[in-house]
Amino acid sequence: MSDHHHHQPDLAGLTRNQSLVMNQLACAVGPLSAYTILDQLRVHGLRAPLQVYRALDKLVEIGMVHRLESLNAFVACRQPGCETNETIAFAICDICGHVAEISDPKIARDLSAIAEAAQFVPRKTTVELRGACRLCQAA
Amino acid sequence: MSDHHHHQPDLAGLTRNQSLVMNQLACAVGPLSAYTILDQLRVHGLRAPLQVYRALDKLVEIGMVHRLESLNAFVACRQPGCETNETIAFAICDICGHVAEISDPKIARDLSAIAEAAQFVPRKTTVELRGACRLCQAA
DNA sequence: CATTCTTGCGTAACGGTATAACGTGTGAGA
DNA sequence: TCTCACACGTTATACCGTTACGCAAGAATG
Repeated sequence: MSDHHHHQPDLAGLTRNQSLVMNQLACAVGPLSAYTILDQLRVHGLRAPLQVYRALDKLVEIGMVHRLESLNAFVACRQPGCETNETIAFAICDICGHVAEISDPKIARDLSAIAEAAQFVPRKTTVELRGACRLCQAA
Repeated sequence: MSDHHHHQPDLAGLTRNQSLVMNQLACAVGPLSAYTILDQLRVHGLRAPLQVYRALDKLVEIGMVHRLESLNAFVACRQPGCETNETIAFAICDICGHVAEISDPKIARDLSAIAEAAQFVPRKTTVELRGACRLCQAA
């Protein structure tokens, strides 16, 4: 086995690079930057940022990964059927780095209403809370 | 006049660099990146990114400027008493670049409720809609 | 089979975004 | 006078992301 010239789509049709990146994100406890992922995957042969960015683009597109705009970093999606959830909010702890994924229909509804009132057609929505998580408030 | 060695806080206690940056943002039709601002202010003697970033930090802190996380850019605040408005949403047109500033108490309330439910203490909240504005939908 | 299209890959070079680590100057207040 | 806080200026560097190439493999088609 391990014919390293052939694609090995171990996860639902992902290419080699895509599954390498996906694995790093899935195993990580928090968000990772593209360059951190690159460094972790050098041992697997990745050399250039573009290899990571292309994989990330695809993973974000199919909903397996989220981009955190306020962090310039990426997290694996933790929700079961994430593709279906349109709007997701993130609670990002600035102290421990923990990220909670929150899917609340009320937010989605309100944002849709606001957009409609302004006759604005949203393509992508970003909702990120930066602050202190429950466990870090003791400090 | 024009003693260029002294601070000239022409706007409510702003320093020279801060008011230079503020003026660029106030005159711009859309968001500006820090480096765009720097280029525009070279004629006024600014040379290094840090001069702009420090001014931006302060202006954001006092609520005269907003940072658009999904764009890595900055806009002047268009609301009258912006400091008081905790949560502001932005509708950013990906076609014409127009940015609408939306202050809706419902969103603010929902986000607060969500945070409280998760025992999360928010410090800063980002809500950005990317899409097509009313005028650009014709295309 | 030959052709074309599409998709992913690999590399090099580059451009855009942001901060670290110095040191200087000035005004407020002990 | 002596700090202390704050803004400033400079250099260098780190971090984030894309452009522009060309190659390879599989699917679709004639």
